[in-house]
Amino acid sequence: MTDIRPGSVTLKDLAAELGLHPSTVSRILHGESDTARGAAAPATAQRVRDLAKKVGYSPDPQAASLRTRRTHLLGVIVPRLSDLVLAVMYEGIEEAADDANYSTFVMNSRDDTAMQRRKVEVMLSRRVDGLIIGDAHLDGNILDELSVRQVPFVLMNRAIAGFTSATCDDTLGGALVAQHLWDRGHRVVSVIAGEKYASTAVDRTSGFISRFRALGGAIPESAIVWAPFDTMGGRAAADTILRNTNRRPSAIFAVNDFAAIGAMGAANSLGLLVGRDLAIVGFNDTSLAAQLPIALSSVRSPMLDIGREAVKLLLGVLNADRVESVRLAPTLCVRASSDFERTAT
Amino acid sequence: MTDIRPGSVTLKDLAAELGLHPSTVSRILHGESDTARGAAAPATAQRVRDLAKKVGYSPDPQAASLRTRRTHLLGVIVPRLSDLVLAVMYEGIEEAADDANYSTFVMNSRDDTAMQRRKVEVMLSRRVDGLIIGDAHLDGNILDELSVRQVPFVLMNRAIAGFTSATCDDTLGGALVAQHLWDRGHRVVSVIAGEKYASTAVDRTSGFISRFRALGGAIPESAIVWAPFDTMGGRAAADTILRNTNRRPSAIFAVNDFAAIGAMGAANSLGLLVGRDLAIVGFNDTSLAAQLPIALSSVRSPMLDIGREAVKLLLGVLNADRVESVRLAPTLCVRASSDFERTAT
DNA sequence: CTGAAAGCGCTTACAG
DNA sequence: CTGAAAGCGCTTACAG
Repeated sequence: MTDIRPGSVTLKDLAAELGLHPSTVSRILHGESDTARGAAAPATAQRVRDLAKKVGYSPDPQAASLRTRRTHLLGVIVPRLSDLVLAVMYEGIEEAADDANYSTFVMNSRDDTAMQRRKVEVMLSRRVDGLIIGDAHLDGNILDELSVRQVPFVLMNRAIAGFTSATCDDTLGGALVAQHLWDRGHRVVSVIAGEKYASTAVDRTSGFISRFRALGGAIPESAIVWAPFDTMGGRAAADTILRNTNRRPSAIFAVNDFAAIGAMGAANSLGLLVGRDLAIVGFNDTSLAAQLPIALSSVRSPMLDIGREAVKLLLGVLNADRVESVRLAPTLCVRASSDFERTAT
Repeated sequence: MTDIRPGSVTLKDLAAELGLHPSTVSRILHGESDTARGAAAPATAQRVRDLAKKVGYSPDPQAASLRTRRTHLLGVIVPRLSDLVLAVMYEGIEEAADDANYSTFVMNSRDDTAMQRRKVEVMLSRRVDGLIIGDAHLDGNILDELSVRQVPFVLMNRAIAGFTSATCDDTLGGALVAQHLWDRGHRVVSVIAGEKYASTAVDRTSGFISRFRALGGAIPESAIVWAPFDTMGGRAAADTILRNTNRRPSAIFAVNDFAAIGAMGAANSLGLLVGRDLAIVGFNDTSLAAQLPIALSSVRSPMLDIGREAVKLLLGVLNADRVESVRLAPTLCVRASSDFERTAT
């Protein structure tokens, strides 16, 4: 740490001190590949760098960007940072952006269309170089507009056909759960499917259903309940599912850990012991899952890596590289909430 | 939403289009209090504003800040955004900052001293106008340095004597819990106290102890266990507490909901039924508390407001106002985990 | 009420 | 290898 406030010394100051022209100093300090590009005499370069270090010179990014037309600023839009999943992805973003010398703004859209548009405009008015969109809706017309406006962006967390994204392989995740429950003897299962506008919800659900059916199981439409991605949503959905006396499932797959926790609460209230009377599996393996009174089985998705990959992709786009979507593979963590054999009734 | 990319039209473009000088256009578009300051003829002003709107003019903030020496950027440093408490506070910050036309950077320091310094430097090199520090340590020498360097900042969440902060009245929060447990008949209690370097942990704990003693209770030093603010920390601490056969408490106060959840897990593993054999109370009333299988009693702190207040304070500091720390009052939410009378053994 | 000039701190062709 | 000039898009005294 230097003991002065960044900005107190400018390129001009350095140049004056050294008897050089500011442009020379700029060239040296800017020099990407040191000796390369014959930017300056090694001796001069050394003097400049030494002084810069000594006085704690820190270039003014606004001034630089005014010339370069690049702000090295990235905008990140998420449904809500208070969703642990997005918070962790953002940690990955922060890390990767920091490494690449980019800074990030992050804003919550609450999955509200008007808010999404507003936040995008705020980001653009700040002149971010590009956007990471973590709240894409499947009917995402806003994305088409962004494309038309030539705004560089990539998707994270949720995928939409036709756009570059960094996501978990949600279809596979759902399939892993179906296989697990099937193997443990469950034949009557239900799904707390999440929000219909999110690819995560849709893909996890369809991955689950496909595999379960492929194994010979049956899942009626009525066994799929769409609900908000939170504890209350999960609780309400589970309540609906468990109160239906015509079809009492022995297992529930919730596409999100928080919904799963809500479902555990509902089961509990109805006198069902999760892990014996009812199996519950969540998704994302958030830090809470393993620590719950009844440990929750969950599909572990590489959230940090998804954030990091999103940054890589966006930097690729900014660099005019050809980039391709990445889908990271999840793994299933079986815990007490589903670690038992379903015995025939 | 306009259909062009911000930055495509400049002040000069507007001026040319209207046959005015850029400085005139600037004065009009900048005019804080419209008619005030006699900035321009009403008719001209109208023409300018109409055109600006029509073409979707958006001023370049980097250019403006280069002149004004104000970036309208705020830096926020938190231990980790994946801590729900900080994530919610940040939502409050985002809201208030947005309303005041400021944008915010947020970075995670993981409560690591070296990281805190690094993040501060990154923020300053970006030329933020001020800092909101959500991860202050009680031995906070870094804050003194910032003061010396004349960096405008305020604290949030954690308070340190001598610095302006927006926090919950943690002492009161702890006292509320002590009163509640005492009223329900608990005489042997323990505290999962959190991290010693955080004022939140220290104040909640001391508030609890003071009140409990004032009521006539006794709490030995050994009944206070310092532990990380997360589920695993709480679990380990509760395990230590509950395995001590010399002193088996009938109630545990965890200064943080996540630690409380961990404690519930530990109790559960030891065959204790929380809400009957053992009372547990957490802190912050995060969204999970009410939804747990056994609903968790918790002290509700106004997290959103704390974030908003922090922004207000910082803007005050930037405005050279005299500002005073705010401590917002918490309330206790009693739920199943502690809603029972302790019967004498 | 409006214009013209200067300058914020950089970067980048262009000379030499 | 280094210098001099121009300019990024704004704002702000200063004139008139």
